[in-house]
Formats: sequence, C-alpha cells, structure tokens
Amino acid sequence: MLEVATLQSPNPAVFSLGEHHHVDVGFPEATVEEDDFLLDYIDFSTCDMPFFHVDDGDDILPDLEVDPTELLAEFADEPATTTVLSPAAEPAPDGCETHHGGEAKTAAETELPAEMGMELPEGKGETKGLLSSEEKDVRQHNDNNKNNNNVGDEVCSAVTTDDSSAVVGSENSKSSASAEGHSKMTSKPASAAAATKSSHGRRKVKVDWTPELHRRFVQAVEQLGLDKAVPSRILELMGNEYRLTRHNIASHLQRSHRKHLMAREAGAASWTQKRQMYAAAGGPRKEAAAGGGPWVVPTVGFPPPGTMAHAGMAHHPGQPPPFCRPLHVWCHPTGVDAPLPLSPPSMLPVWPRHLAPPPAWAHQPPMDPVYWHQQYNAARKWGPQAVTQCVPPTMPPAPMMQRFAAPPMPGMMPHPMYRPIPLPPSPVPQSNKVAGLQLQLDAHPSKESIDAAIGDVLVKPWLPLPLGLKPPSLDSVMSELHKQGIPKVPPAATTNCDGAA
DNA sequence: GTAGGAATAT
DNA sequence: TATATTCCTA
Repeated sequence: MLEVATLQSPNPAVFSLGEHHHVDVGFPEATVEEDDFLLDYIDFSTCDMPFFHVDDGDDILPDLEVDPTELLAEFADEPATTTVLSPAAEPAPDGCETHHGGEAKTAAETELPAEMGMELPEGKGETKGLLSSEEKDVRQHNDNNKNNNNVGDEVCSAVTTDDSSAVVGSENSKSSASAEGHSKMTSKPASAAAATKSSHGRRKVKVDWTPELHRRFVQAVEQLGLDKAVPSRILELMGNEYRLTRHNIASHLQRSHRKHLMAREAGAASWTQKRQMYAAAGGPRKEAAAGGGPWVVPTVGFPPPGTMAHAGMAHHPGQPPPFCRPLHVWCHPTGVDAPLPLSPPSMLPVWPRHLAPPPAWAHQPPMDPVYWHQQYNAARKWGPQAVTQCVPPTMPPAPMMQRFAAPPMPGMMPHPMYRPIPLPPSPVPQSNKVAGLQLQLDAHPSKESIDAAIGDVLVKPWLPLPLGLKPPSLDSVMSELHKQGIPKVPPAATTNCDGAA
C-alpha cells in the first residue's frame, strides 16, 4: 500500500480570523500561537490578512494542471496504456495499482533501477528519451484526482507532482517500501514512477502552489531564517508530503524573492514620490479637521508602502504607533492571502486587530551575538531590502522609539531587525531627542558595517536622510544607546560575521 | 558530485 | 504569469 496519510494534512487546515485562532495545519511543532504568530511575521506587503482561510481541508495537495482533452488524445495513441489505466476497468485497492500496472511493461521501467525513486536528480539529471506512456498514466490519474477526490488517486497525483521527493528520506522510504510491496508489477517506488513519467522530455506536471503549500513554504523559510532558507533545507522542513523537489522549492523561492524585491522597489519609488510631495508641501499635514485623520510624515526613512515600517510611519501623534509585520515575505501569487485593501494604504496599521498586543520582547532586541550574527548573514544574503523595520505595539516607556522585529520563536530563527541609532534632526518636531532614532540593521556592527548601513540609508530612497544632514557618528550612536540603557556592544559582537574585527 | 541560484524555456 | 528546466558556479 502506498502511504496515504502523509499526503494529506493530518488535520485539515482551519483558519479563522476570530478572537481565537484555530490554526492547525498539521505542521509539526506549530502551536496555535506560534503558527498564528508566524503568519503575522509575514509581511503581507499588501497583506493584512493571514495567508488564507482554509476550511475545506481538501485542497491541501498541490493541484495538478492537466488538460483532460490532451490526455484523451494521448491515450488514443496508446491503447495498451489506456486499457490498463482505466480506473473503472481495474479498480485497484489503492487507486495506484492500476497506474503502476500500466507502466510495468514499458521499456522505461525496465531501464530504470528500482532505486531511482530514492533520489532522482532533477533537471539535467533526468533520464531522457524514455517512453511517455507512464507520464500519461499519471496525468490521467491526476485528472481523476480532481474529479473523484479519491484518496488513492490523491496519492498518485501527489506522486506525479514530483520526481525526487526522496530528499527527506524517511517518508519516501516508507513510500518506496509500500510501493514495492503492493504490486508485483511495481518494484519501483511511486516517486520513481513519477520520475519516469516526467523523464520523457515532457515537462513535469506543475506544482500548484496553493495557499496552504505556500504557507508551509513560508513557515519553513521563517523557521530557517532568511540566511539559511535554501531549497534543500526548506524542503526538509516542509517534509515530502507534497512531493516537492528541490527545484520546485528553488523555483518558488526565486520567484518569491524576485517579487519581494520588485515590490520593494516599487514601494521605494512610491515612497520617494510621497516624500517629495511632502517636502513640496512644506511639512506635516493636519487633516483631522478635514476628516481624513491626522498623519505625520515619518521622521526617518521607511520602507515602501505595505511594509511594516511604512505602515508604522503613519500613526496618530501621541498614540502608540501601529505594530508592523517584520518580515516581508511574500504573499501567495494568487493573492488569496493578500490583505484587504488599505485605504489609504499606507496609513493603516497592520498589526491585526484580533491579536493581542505583541509581548515585551518587541521592545528589546536579544543580545545574543549568535542572533545578531544570523541577522547579519540574512542581510548579507538578501540585502538590506530583506530587512524591514518594525515598531512595537505600544510606545515603549523609554523615551526611545525602537522598532524591532518579532521575537525569536522557540526553535526558530529570528528575523532581521533594525536597531536604533540616533537620527539627525528631522523636519518633524521631536519631543524627545531620541524619538527620532533611526533603526539600522545589525545591532553590533563593525564600523564598516555601520558605514555601509549608513551608506545604504543615504542611497535607499526609502531610507532617506534629511537633506543636508549628516549621519550620526558611531560614537554618538553608542553613547546614545548607552544612555538609553542598552547594553554596550559585546566584544565578540563587535566583529562582523566574517570574523573580521 | 551536489546544491544554490540566475537565466531561460514552456 | 507561474512553473519547470537549464546552466553556471561554488
């Protein structure tokens, strides 16, 4: 028998936006709070809603894009395969046996070692020039899956999604053993069969990155930390229940990152424009009387609209600034996880109303050098764009407005965050001289990294410094931090992550 | 040989 | 546009 349970989420994913968030996606170690919190880690850029609202639980597996007409046409050319594959003609116990039976007699199978399913290289490693009947088999079963919601078929469809899901190993091993045992005609693991099918020069069946799948992906990225979020590791964390390949992950990662950066740039342009408009207007506007609500132009640079800090930039004076999601990580391409439209987009807080205020950690960054090392690496890998600002849910008691990312989750890598550094006088009056602290990446940077960061501030349109003002010196930064009670830089942390002092 | 990631193809 | 595939590099 092929494994079935692993191909379905143990518990149907149920999300709600109510007061008590029932979040259960069957993701290991994910408690309700953690999971929910993870969602809020994600900068939905345009997103103010959790990734998705899933209550059907049936659409967990990646959908496979199959054109039935194409299948029919293909099968018309291969009668032998067609007859074997017909579920009606051969109602296999698990819905897959017919599938494997069909491929059993192909030349492809005879050429393939039984071990292929354990680790089939994707891409260039694919076997080429094999027969295509098996792939067609798979496709037909995929089609059946969509129509029948058959568990067994679901297994098959999941299998077809991938050719080398064995990266994780354990589950695949089970699958292999099952596949081997379930049919005399199938000595090959299910994934191997899929590999065969996808190895005729024909493109693999697309993985449909459903919201659930994407969410798992994001969770994995979050868990790993941006600097360690590489396809193989992501794949490990996601498990192989979706039968994804490293290339699937890599492709999605690449795409997501690209979108992320594009959104950043677009937002940067938007922000620059707004700032210019503000400058032309001559100062903060008071719109409360006009019914539009008061807002102030930020005193420090902010990421583009939709990012946390951008949202945080617009808070009512004297009131706690809205909390912002710290990590700008990718909405689902379909937009199902996209936020409700903000109106005006940049003026609303993004901290979910249904959530309790974040805990106190939001006000104080961890001082663990390892942590900052990770932040540094993340910034190095993803660039300063990957680092976003975040404001605490409530104004901290200290006369310093710090903006830090979400707290390190148990067992999770924390996120890049900004640290406060003194900000030169801003166009907006500051009641406190440290109220305009600008946040900067890397809590304990080397002087070089400070300079680099400052340079970035000067360069990045969304981190503008007032014209004619010079960035603060390192000494002034440290002095101010010391005044505010922030521990001095640990010696070990004063070096950058390359170990250079 | 393998993995990551950019570029390119579909 | 989303995804797969290829190619290059480390």
